[in-house]
Amino acid sequence: MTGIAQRVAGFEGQLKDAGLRMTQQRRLILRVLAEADDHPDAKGIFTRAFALDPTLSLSTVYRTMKVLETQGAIERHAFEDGVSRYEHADQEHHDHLIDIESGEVIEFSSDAIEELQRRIAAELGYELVRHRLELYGRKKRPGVRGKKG
Amino acid sequence: MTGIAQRVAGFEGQLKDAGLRMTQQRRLILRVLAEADDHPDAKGIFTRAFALDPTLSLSTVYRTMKVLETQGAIERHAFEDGVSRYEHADQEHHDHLIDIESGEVIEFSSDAIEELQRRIAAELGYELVRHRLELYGRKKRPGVRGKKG
DNA sequence: TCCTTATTGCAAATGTTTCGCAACTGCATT
DNA sequence: AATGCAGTTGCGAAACATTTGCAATAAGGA
Repeated sequence: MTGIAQRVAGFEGQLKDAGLRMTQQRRLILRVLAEADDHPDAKGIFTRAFALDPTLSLSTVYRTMKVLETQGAIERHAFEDGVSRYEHADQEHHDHLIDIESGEVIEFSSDAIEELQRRIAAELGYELVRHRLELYGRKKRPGVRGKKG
Repeated sequence: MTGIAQRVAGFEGQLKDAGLRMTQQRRLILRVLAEADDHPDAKGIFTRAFALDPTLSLSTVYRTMKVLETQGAIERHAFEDGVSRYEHADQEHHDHLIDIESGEVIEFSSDAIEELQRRIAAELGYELVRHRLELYGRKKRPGVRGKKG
């Protein structure tokens, strides 16, 4: 029910409209991205794709990510570790919570926080264009309640 | 009223307590940082400091920033452009709004947003350790009201 | 099938930050 | 004031992630 094939086909049309070509490499990278449910970096994408087609190069991954980002097909994030991580952009906006122990990335969204940000920007005389919000936290142990032990 | 000299002296004691030394270079960099009211990157700090002492090296700036960060004397941020930017940490916590046209960085703080973040993390089963919040916005023209023209 | 041109792989170049190492310098102690 | 041990520095080279020049290749419309 993931619709990977459709998604890839969708991108194909999108690329065509922009005068770009749907190459084997792009198809491959698109497939890897569609199958990913995490936030891989360029090397991670390369590794996965390379396993399916060892003629692929890392440069092409970078170039493709740039094209896809321009097309709005993916989103790029840079968390604390500094490297660019990617995710497909077919879901609604969300922010990220990063488990500082495992590195796991959890997605969340909050209308309240979006609204609050907009208001804060407005109070400073700005129109909010975009934002970056990352929460870094530690998993609470199940038995522990709010305060004290 | 800035108290740069006192601040530098304060760091001196702090360093001493950690078994570190107050060198000419550190004094210089500290002074540059204290005088900065923006968020310079390593090269920017180096440039300003180099003007006062051309024997300083960029490596030393990087090393010093690491020491100071460990000591909690400064904070490091990485905005969208990827490079590390620094600011002295003698003020209370705040987040940043970046003017996407001028690159200017405006500081702000909001208890409401802090609290909201804590609550969101808690709802996901996490204890919030730290966060990164950057707003990217465009300056509103003075005459424009809330909605429409 | 042919042609134009976008795209690729490769290696070299970037830009930022780190590191090895020998020379140097705080600074606590004589 | 002189001494000695470590912490520090400057320099160049290395480590990284990412970008780019270029000649070869391959989409995909004619």
